[in-house]
Amino acid sequence: MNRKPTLKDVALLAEVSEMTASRVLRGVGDVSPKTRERVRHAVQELGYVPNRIAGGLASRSVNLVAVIVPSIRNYVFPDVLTGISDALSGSLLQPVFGISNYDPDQEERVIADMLSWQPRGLIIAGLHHTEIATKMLAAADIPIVEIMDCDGTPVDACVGISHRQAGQDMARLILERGYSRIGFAGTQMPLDFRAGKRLKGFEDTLGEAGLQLHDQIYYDEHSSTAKGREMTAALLERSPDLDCIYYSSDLLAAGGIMHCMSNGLTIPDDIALAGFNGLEMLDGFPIELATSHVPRYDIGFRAAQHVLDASRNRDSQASRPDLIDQLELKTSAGETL
Amino acid sequence: MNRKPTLKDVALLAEVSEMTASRVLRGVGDVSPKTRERVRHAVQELGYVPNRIAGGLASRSVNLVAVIVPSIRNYVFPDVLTGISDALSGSLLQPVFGISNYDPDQEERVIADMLSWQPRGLIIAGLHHTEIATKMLAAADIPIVEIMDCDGTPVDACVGISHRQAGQDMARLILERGYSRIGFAGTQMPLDFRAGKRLKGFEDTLGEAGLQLHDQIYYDEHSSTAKGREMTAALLERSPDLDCIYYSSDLLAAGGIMHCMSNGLTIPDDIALAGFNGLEMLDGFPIELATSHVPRYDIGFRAAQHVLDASRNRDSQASRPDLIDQLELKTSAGETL
DNA sequence: ACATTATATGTTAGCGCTAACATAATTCCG
DNA sequence: CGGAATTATGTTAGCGCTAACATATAATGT
Repeated sequence: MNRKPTLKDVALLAEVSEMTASRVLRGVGDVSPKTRERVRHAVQELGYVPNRIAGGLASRSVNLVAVIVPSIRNYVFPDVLTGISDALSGSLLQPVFGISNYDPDQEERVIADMLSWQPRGLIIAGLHHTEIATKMLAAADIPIVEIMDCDGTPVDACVGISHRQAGQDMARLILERGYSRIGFAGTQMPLDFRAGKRLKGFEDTLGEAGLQLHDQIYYDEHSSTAKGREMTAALLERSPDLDCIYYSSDLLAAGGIMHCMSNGLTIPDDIALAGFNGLEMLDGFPIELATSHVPRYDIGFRAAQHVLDASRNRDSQASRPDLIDQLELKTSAGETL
Repeated sequence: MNRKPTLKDVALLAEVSEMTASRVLRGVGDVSPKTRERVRHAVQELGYVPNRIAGGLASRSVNLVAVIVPSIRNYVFPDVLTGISDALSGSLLQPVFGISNYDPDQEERVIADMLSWQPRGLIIAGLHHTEIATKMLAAADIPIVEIMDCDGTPVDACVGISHRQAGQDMARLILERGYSRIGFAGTQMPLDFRAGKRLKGFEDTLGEAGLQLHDQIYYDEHSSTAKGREMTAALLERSPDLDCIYYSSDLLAAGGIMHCMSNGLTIPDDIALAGFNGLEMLDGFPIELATSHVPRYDIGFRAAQHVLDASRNRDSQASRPDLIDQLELKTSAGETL
């Protein structure tokens, strides 16, 4: 026999019914120790690996939680995914990750794909999806948690922070310190709704103080220190009178620090800098960056917990209240403002 | 009706057989445009989402590639996963990620778990697994690609670099520059086989030159610049006469740079530093770190391509040769040696 | 016009497993 | 010691879909 062994083969070898073998493998029901041992032995003997596809179909449930993020190649989502993974470990649920590449259409496809696996819950970054995607999510009849962003109305539940407020807070901090010729540097701007919201909040608060952005620079690439350094150089060349730069991410801001260090600019006297995210990598830096600390791991952790809870309460008919779990955001001036 | 619509519901509404509806959804076989339209409409109407569990069972194939890595919370695996994801996008295969947390037993569980989804291929970091895990992989009858590490014998195929050689190369470089009181700083040492191999290679080459490590320091945590800074301070306090430090990762080395910058130490005159990985984040740094550049993205990309090829050639009976794809490793002295 | 091929649809029989409901073998306890 | 409760095992009938094999209808050529 060459094909993969099935439960039937195990049952045959152990001289029990398929059902009994199934029970042993799942650890449910009463099976005598002797029988259990025989089945275990047969499993070993055959190198049997259960087929969850079949199991899932028969039991009409798979213990999956779909997780969809725009990218894993930056520092924010790995932390979130780790939080999710940690929250789920120990439970029976298992995360499955999908990547949308900041592309709404790809996101839509990934959602459809994920849903076709009949997951027990779905966690997705952001509140903005295509119309069809939103419909699919709403119709899915499983807990849906939209994460990272709380400025808007979630399909179901939401765990994140207010990016608008992050922008406002940082603007306020900057204004308090007396800066007035303020620039902005960001990447992936048209794609990243959350960065857009921060900028909006930032500009609004500047506006309330009768100010506006003195200059700004954008790039359609992913953030990096090298890019931040370049952008800082370009921005300062164009507008040498800037006294403060707000970056869309700490990674860019780190590049800004590098530029200043290499060009004899004193921070914050010559130029003040502020970022966003609370990047662990910067902990070792000689100068502490002004930034908004996002509890990335916690966001993931709590989102996953919410799925666990909701999935548990499903039977108890309790129509769980739509939850908006807005986490606290600490904005610190560090030494760069 | 409250339950999720099935293909049967679609077929009923479109007044065709389930088979025809199935054909439309999968885009196979000949279906008249009129019928196709009717089915599409019914799908929309019902908000039908196919059930891949059922489909997978019936067709005995799911288009999944299992990917198992020890962690995603560091900079190496996100790059690898992105490479895999990119290589697979466009094909029909889809990656599914699992995390082993550098724990062999958890890895074993994750492998079993992944295999139970009947994936078309499996990509896993490292060559060292539990005995049972190795057996499962060998028995799985799908392409298995072990990545990152080429120093050893793969179950099936292997794409990576020689960590031993990375250590040797760096040692050679350091010796060429005339350093002789050399220290080592590493984290997660007992868990990270690859870092261990680098250290071994490093020490071997030192040994050939009649030298040995002057001092060394370890921590059981994950790498960070802050930790690197701390370790550097501790190491130099203990052994102030060191003239060079080799770190198990660039992140630690970056912390070393920070320590030196903050303490008025000139690199490389007072102390030379070398890391490992080619961390993009360091591109913006004022000083270029000596390091071994690992083609992380490429490793992922080629591993995934190998799965694609193997999966394609499966039908053609061609017993694909066990491939060891050792990628080139560039070791550069930068400005810190 | 009639066989010949291409197109379009349907029917049957599972995929490998588990829920739900039997039934058989024990244990329990007054 | 006999029937109720408990434990241990088996049987039946799908889960929702698709491969493989019909069959029916339309297009094609001579």
